Amino acid sequence: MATADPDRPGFVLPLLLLAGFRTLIDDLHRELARQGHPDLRPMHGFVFQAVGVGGTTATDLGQRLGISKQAAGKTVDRLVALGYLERVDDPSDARRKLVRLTPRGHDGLRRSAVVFDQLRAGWAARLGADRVAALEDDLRAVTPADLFRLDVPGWFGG
Amino acid sequence: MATADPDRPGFVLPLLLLAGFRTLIDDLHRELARQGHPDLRPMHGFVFQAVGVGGTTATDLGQRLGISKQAAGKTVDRLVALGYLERVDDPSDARRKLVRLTPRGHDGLRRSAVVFDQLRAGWAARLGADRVAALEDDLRAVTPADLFRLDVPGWFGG
DNA sequence: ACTGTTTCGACAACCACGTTGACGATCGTA
DNA sequence: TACGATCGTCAACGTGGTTGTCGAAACAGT
Repeated sequence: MATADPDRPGFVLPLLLLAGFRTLIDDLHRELARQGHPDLRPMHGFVFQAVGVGGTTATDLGQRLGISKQAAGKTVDRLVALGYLERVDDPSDARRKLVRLTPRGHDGLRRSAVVFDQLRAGWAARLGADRVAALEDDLRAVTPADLFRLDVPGWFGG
Repeated sequence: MATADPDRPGFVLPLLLLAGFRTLIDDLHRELARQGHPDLRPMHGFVFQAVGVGGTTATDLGQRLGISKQAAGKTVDRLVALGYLERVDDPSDARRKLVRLTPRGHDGLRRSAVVFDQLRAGWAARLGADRVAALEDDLRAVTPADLFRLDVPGWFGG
């Protein structure tokens, strides 16, 4: 019941996970800023992924991201103001408004994917590809699969 | 330069890191709420660690957490209002106000450490202790050591 | 001893991101 | 046609951050 190892108290694990996430996100946005997207913020990339090439609605976006439809709507507002998303009326349902990537949004999404791949490759170069894959497998094993609705069509451009 | 493996695009790595972090934090606070601390929020545990048993000041707290002194001050305000921290005048410097854990704060800190250890033990039971240790080693290797000032005295009760 | 610089905590204004609750408009159906 | 569910939006609020300013206190140099 006591700490298994005094040099590895339990709370360094969440700290390291957060540090790993923040490192990737900070590197991503440093690079995106260099590539003409200085106003993109952490999590906007995830929104782009969730919107996907086919577009979505605010309510659906909220469900995919695990947040309320109001919060999703406000995030869409900001990205519309920045020129990354646009709202168009759904011809088949006057209540709905489709949220779609603008050309600038597509550019940001594509660049995000490339940079993330490069960052992962950097980790693989430092740790070994097998260690990175093992890290992902282990994390998959201890996290709920639907925490970020990874299985929802729309992620991965599916 | 292309994705090494179509089933592992680069952006699942940050997603998994975030999911791992959120899983631990959510589990922690679910358990802390059961143990009489329902108003503790994500990151309060980190603040407790940063304050430490010896206490600190708002400015120093901000430096340890990597945020502005004003943000640290506001967080202290909230935790004072909740009864977890207290401010006392520094007799040797009238400008400074020492921030210290109250008995309730000490209780929260102790319980957080215990629960985090239990959660880490749960991961070790599922993945194997060696995999968890490898995961931590790998993350240490790819994250800047000072991202959360892990070396600052005060963390780890040091 | 006085003066100028630095540091500390606080205040104000602001922004990003999230929450609930309500509500009008629209859709689908009994 | 009337009713219930759904969509987007508005309002109010909470939390966790930011920058800028400022008075009070400490410190260093002349």
